[in-house]
Amino acid sequence: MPEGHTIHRLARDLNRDLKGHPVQASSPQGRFRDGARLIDGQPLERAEAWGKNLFLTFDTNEIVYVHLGLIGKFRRHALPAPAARGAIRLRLAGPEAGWDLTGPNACKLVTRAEKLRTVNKLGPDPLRRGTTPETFEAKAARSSRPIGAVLLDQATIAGVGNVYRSEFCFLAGVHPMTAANELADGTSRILWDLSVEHLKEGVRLNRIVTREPKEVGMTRGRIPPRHRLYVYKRHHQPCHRCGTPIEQGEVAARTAWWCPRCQPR
DNA sequence: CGATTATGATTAA
DNA sequence: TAATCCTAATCGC
Repeated sequence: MPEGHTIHRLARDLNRDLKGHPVQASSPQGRFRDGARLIDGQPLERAEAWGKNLFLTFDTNEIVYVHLGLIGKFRRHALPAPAARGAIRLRLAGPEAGWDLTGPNACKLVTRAEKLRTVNKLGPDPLRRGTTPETFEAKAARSSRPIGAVLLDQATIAGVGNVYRSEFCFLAGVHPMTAANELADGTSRILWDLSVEHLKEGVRLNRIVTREPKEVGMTRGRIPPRHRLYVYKRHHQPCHRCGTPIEQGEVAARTAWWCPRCQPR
């Protein structure tokens, strides 16, 4: 589940449940035992998302860095907490709810300097206020790499992942293999605006939905899974706009999907 | 019960 | 480019 919208939504939900409260911390699985012991009982100052990176800062200045990677999950539960099942790296409990972290790419204590180093490596995060498209546009204009690769590069734009990149290329009418520096004028700005709009919507819904409800023939309720996306994982299926079979290929070591008619090379 | 898969990213070769 | 890490769900036999 984890693209930038997931992490920002998580930060918001963790703040609602835990911010300003002493947090009971443990590592049922044991792999974060020392870290959990150090923060156990400390009030959470705040949870913060930068792209796909999550930081939990405690009043004692301990900072827990979490990166969910491909398979990590942070699941909420009511209290009292259910018996720990599976490989729970970190379990947190506030006054009214608890959270279990499994399968993270990273879960470790970091210093303020290490946090800054991580954050400073990132490109602009369309979900953070105060960020602007200029550095993204400038990097795109200078890069001969495929735009599908540029969109996945966290140092260029933070928070976009494999689903959004294919969807944004479709919405912008751009083939993901197009060299970023050969995009038509204004296209990189369109891609940025798409990222702002859709990641925000992703936070709101806590899932990725790039199609309009009315386009699917709905005015209310949630769009069924099969109808949420234009091209992602739709190899050989008809394009939602023109009916042409969707194609797939490798871009930056990940699978990308596109409509050969709506997104000519 | 084993193989496969996943919205990620780093390290080694 | 390939190997590696992390976990759980799903699918085929």
